[in-house]
Amino acid sequence: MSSNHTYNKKNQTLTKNQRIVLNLLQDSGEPLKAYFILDSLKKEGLNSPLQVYRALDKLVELGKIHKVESLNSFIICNNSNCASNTAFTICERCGKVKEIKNNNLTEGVNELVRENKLNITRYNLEFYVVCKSCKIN
Amino acid sequence: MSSNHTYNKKNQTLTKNQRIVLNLLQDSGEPLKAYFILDSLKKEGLNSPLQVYRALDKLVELGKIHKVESLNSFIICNNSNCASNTAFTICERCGKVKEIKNNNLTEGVNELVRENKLNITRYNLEFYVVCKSCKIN
DNA sequence: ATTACATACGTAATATAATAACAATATAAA
DNA sequence: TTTATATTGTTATTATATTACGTATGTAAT
Repeated sequence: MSSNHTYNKKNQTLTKNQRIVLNLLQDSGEPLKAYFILDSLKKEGLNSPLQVYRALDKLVELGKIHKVESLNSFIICNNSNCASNTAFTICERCGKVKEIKNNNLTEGVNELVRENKLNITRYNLEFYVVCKSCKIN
Repeated sequence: MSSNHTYNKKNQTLTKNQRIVLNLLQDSGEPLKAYFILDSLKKEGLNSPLQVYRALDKLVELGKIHKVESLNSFIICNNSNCASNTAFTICERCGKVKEIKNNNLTEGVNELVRENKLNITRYNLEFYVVCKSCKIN
């Protein structure tokens, strides 16, 4: 697909460190902590925290990943149009994090922002939930 | 230790450490960091980070203060009915934080949550803005 | 009063998160 | 090619947060 092609092309401009960090987050799909990333990528040549943080900073800046503030963790962005606005659900029991793609919700938030004349540059929304599988058990 | 000073009535059930931490946050009105709180209260007998974090944890639990996640800071709650739901504006330039009291916004968020059938237990919303005084300058 | 329990305390040590400083190297643009 | 910009690797340091361990205190049940 063309989105794949675009995606690959975008990744080509990344440096080695940025790429291996992004790949790890991509493969995981879960929020990962910086020092876990460091440990996981020692084999690939990452030796120091700073190397990880620099890569993470850049990837956040590019909008390829997000920081989940209340978890001090980083997660792959799987939302094509979120810019730097983020909205997550975080399960209070199992810790599972999902990026909210629900257009209804995000559009609603945008509307609230407009209505209230808040001079917003970006936002970070964290909704704590009990996820379906946790609710059953 | 029954000879204590006179304290706010609603603070009476708090322990000494909890009370002095709350008072500091109350007087400040700004978000404060744990280690700043520690430094500020050395005179009052706080010696270790853990004493601060324990007090902070309890105060958060009681809903008397909030953690501003993306700032690693704590701020007095000046909203009578927010429970553990929080919404802040954070100025990107000067760092000033305000708790959003706007009922229109919070009610709107609650409605969005209901509409989208999100099984939410609580939420933390951080809106980054450029505040009025920063916008002028 | 004694026991059991929960909560809070104090201190020390450790873990995790993030930044500073500096020299070297690659990359892109003029 | 020269210049400017971004990135790298490394070491050291600072900032933020938790764990471990033992003690004390208040409360409720026995």
